[in-house]
Amino acid sequence: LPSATIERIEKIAEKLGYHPNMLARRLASNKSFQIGYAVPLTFPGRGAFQIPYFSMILDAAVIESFARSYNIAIYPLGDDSSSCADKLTDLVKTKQVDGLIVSGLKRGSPVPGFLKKEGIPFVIVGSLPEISGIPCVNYSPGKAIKRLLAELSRKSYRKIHFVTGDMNYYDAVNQKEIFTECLVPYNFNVREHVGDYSRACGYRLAPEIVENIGKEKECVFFANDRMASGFFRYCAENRINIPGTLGVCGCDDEDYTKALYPSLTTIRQPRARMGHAAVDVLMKSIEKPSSEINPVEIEAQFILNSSI
Amino acid sequence: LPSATIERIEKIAEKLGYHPNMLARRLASNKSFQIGYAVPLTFPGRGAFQIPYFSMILDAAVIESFARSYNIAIYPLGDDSSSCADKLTDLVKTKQVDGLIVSGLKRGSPVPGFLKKEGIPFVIVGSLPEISGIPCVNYSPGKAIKRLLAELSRKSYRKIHFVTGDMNYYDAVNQKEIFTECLVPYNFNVREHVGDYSRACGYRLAPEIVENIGKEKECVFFANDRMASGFFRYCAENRINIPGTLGVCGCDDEDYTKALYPSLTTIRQPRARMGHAAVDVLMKSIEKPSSEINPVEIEAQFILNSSI
DNA sequence: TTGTAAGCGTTATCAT
DNA sequence: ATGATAACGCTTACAA
Repeated sequence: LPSATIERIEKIAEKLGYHPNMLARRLASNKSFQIGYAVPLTFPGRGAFQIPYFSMILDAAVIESFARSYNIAIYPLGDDSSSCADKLTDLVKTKQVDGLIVSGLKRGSPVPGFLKKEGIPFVIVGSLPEISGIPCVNYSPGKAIKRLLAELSRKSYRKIHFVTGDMNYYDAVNQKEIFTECLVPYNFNVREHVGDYSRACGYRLAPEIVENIGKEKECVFFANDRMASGFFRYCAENRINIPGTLGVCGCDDEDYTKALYPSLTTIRQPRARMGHAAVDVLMKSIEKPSSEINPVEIEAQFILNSSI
Repeated sequence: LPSATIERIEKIAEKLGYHPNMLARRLASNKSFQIGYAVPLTFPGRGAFQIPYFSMILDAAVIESFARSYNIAIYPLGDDSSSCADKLTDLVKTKQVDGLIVSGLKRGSPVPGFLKKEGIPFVIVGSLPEISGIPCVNYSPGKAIKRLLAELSRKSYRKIHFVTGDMNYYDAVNQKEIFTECLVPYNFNVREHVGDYSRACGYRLAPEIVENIGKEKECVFFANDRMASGFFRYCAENRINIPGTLGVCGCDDEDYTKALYPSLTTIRQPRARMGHAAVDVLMKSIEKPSSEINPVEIEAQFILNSSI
């Protein structure tokens, strides 16, 4: 249309106080122009967005979807089961959302398979389902872990305590596998501890690790910064010197670790980029529902600070 | 309707694979059944939900609105000006949302007055506009500050450094006023520092405070835990003993301070309750648009730990 | 370029 | 209790 006409129409619309009715527009075009962000409510006493992982991805996803004229609506999920898959499916079938970003799934969750079978546009963030052909966005810590190990070797560390994450989650398993692979060229003395991502866990494991320090130079590599922060707390209470007595490395690069001393060496999870990528992938499956989409992997970054 | 009929209908619906079309339902009933949560994007390099204040209120608001069959959609706002007020008004006029939760406003913002004038259902969280008759939800730290001062007095503190928040915000001003009132019965030696809520600020102010410690027993009261955590960092770096050398009290009760040593004495901001209350208030103005709504104030709680 | 009409899938109303 | 019909305000298609 000629821009003169457009302008004239806008003038009149303004004068008449006209506002388009989005509800009617949505019904007519059979699209909600909304994306659903499904988050788990499984952390007792702690809302999903108090976990920086979910809130940072949300932040990025909100910005990215606004740039594409979509809104983001939040859908809390009670548990990660087939009833949850039903609820998610309904959100699309009842036209409340055009597609879903699903995060916080446990390994072996029935959700991705179900959604795919039902032809729902969706993208999984932070979990790589066993089934193939599922659109998903993950991060790969491989390069960062290699750099960490090189640094530990250079600094003559000999023993590494590896505290895993909650093995119910893909990230924890993936991280462990990659860590194990990366160890091959070295001959570190490795001791594994099963963790659960909680601060209390880092605190609880601390005495055993600290009391058994031998002659070898030792380092603790935590699956996330949160556990590392619990360990820091124990060390502060007991006047244990980091990295003098032993080194510590975390994972995630959480903001709050900037309050800790010494500065925590860590692996930065590219959450903002994951959020942007999730919307990007989802948009593709909304626009071309049948197309196969390749999993997206975003490289993590090694952040060398003074705790090793 | 008789439950037998309902059941029969549900059976048939199931068999036919029927899913109600919410877009049509919304158009017909002229309601979106959505609440907009407006958050500022004014913190450079940091999404709104990386700030625990916004994310905790979101968590609670999501749960509360789900209980009332409403969804929450996120609307990021560039700045807190009249253009922002226009955008918010449009969200309701175009029927994208039935009402708005507006947070992160600065003092003297034109937004509340404008929304009221336009008859938009809304609720302000964390700011008390100068105009009266604005529905809003705030917290009041009065009782908690009284308990803090009583405790400081009991422990023979004589001097208090008060580091304010960013005075562009209502909370910071209100906190300062209440603090000043609460001081009256005591004769503490008070020194005020203008802060800005940032961790860097707590760190930056530390040397001056620490180097000038006199004979009197001193305490620093920070307007938020974030600044206090920067101060802790400085003290850890410089081996300054808390509370031996000086006491520290924060405000907010942020989760991450549990990683700090010693445990931070603080004032717990009732964010979850604020989020629930915000939805409650908003629902009332959606259902009865003309009704005057009283401002809601929720009492904060003094959390005594070992940093004083 | 402008105008007219059908259709989206509900809700609401009014008859039966 | 059930059925028929208008209305919601847009999009799309086709006609003038």
